[in-house]
Amino acid sequence: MSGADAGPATQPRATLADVGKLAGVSPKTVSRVMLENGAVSAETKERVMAAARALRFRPNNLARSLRHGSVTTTVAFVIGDLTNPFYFLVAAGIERELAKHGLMMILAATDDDPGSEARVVETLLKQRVRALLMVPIASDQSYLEGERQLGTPVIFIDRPAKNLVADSVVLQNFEGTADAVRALTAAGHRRIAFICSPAGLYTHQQRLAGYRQALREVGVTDTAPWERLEEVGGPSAAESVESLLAMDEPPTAIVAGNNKASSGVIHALRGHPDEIAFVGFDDFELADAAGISVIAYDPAELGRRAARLAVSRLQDPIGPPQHVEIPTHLIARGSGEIPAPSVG
Amino acid sequence: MSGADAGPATQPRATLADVGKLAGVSPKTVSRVMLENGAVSAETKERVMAAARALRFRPNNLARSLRHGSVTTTVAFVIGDLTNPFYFLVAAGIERELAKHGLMMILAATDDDPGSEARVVETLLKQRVRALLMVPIASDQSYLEGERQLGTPVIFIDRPAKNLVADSVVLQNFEGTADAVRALTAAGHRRIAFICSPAGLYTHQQRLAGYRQALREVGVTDTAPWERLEEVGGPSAAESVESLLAMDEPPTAIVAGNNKASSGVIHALRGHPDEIAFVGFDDFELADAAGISVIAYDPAELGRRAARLAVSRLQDPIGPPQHVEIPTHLIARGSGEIPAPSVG
DNA sequence: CTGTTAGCGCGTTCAT
DNA sequence: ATGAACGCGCTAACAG
Repeated sequence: MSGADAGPATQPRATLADVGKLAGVSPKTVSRVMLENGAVSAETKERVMAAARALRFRPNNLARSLRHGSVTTTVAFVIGDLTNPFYFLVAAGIERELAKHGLMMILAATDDDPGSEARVVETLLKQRVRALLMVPIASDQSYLEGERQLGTPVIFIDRPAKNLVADSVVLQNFEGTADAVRALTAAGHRRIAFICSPAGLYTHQQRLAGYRQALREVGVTDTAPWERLEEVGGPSAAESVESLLAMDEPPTAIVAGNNKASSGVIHALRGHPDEIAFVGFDDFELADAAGISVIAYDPAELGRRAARLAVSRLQDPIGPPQHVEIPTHLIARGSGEIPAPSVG
Repeated sequence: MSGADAGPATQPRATLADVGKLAGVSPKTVSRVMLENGAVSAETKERVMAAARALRFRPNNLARSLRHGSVTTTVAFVIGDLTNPFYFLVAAGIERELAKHGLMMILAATDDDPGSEARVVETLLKQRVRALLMVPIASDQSYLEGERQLGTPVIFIDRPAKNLVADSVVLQNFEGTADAVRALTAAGHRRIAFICSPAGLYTHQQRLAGYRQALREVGVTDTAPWERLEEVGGPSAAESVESLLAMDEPPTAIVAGNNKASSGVIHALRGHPDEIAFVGFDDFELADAAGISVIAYDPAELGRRAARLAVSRLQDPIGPPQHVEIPTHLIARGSGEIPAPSVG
């Protein structure tokens, strides 16, 4: 009854020594064949290869890494919310860039819990990841100073580190919303609302600031009535829209500060087609078909640049911290080009 | 000039021995403190902890794993196209499920290149990943038989393995399209088109078969004229729609076989609102707002079940291969409920 | 309660 | 061209 479905019989894994024994050579010779470095006669090489195949030998990278000073080929990407399509496109960019350099990506999530960040990072560092790419969520990253001094590149993505001098790759958040609002004011809008998550996060602060700045440029200084910075979890963004529309002087345009807010606003505006101008932050699938104007950028580029930065740090760790900014740009698709109603 | 921006000074990492020396104990005692297993007096424990902190000691998991027979805590997920949001949601499900068991996910991409699959897998196995979860792309996975016998759980996701007896977690593809088509035939449709990628992949074969079956149930046996199985890369799906609409008797309904095809069809149908019924495969953000009916399922569940299967195999490797099916269900949002025009 | 010995699988150093 | 010895960092198995 030696069936294919009999389940695996935990047989031991072959080692260099096993292969050497079978081929009648020393382990070291097998090592030379595997690494293709030392000089080995063609004949013994062939014999070793045959033995390795017969034993299904597979070099143990753990041992190899340990021997090499625990230098691995894995890079960690620490992310808050895996289900956010934005981060996943970032991850795709990282993965592809790392692959070019023979590095693999290990993905870890903090579930947007600030308290778990350090714990997750600690676990990764014990695995001796070669570099650390992360979207920070905790309010302090100074705990990474020691690791940085040990030579591990640490790159922050989407948001800069707090209390730590480190490389970062972020978006042109300020310019993004500022440009969007400028386009709206140019079309005659003045009562422009901004819906976003609470401004605790760096990105949201920057986007809010850009919004305010652009309105200030046309003389609108009191933007508070138009700002909705509650926690947006789908329905609440819709509620924000309703409360805005119920105002005595409702806004004629709305800008969303992130993709979740956009989603909520789009739902809420279904009942009011072509009345309110709308621009979202973050592009999404079929936004073109839906005619939704957005502040867009290349999420994968965020990941690529971060990965590239990590790789360059590995080759040359010295140098001042670098701060890369990924450009954002307004894509006009209709919803953002609805003109302000003429004052009557 | 010992500045914070002077770059990392590659100082050596502290080891158990270093900590022991500083604390005046043997390495083994330090090990005991770290693992919290052996019995250590509270006093020496405190001294060791202090020394570890001072030296910024971090246990080396590589060495630990090696010592433990190269048993790691990382599980690999091999994926074709990282930029497909579907797979990312699967990855999210995997990550969360693995985290419950103290396992990390390492993500590798084959870029949908069948030739690179074995190479990528080989690299992962050298890292001694604890288990292998994969969306197969190559036409043969028999090369994994050896590893399976070595006790590494191998779980196939979305598509079953070829030439290998192994666990799998797939969707109810057949039932998905069959249900969608049945709903359409119930609404009077008979000329129903099916747009998908080439039927080479298991999923597409199944979905095509479900489509044909449901039409056969109402007496439509010659579905060939309505099948468009070209490579769909956005524009070409749109072209397929155009060619369908240009027929003498154009279809009154269209079913898409995957998310990319859906996207193309939706774009192409913008010029023909409310004329053609449409149902897509795979749900997507804002499909509800757009009123698009889809055959939906929980992508994360695909990942969760696969991860759970892997974990259970780790605990008990014995047993026949398991094949899990994740249910699909039709979500009616409007586009799929457009009735067939009355014959006149 | 603590230390010593030994070895996980591999590759570098030095011989032969 | 090949082999022997040693050690990477850690932890079972034994002492004591």
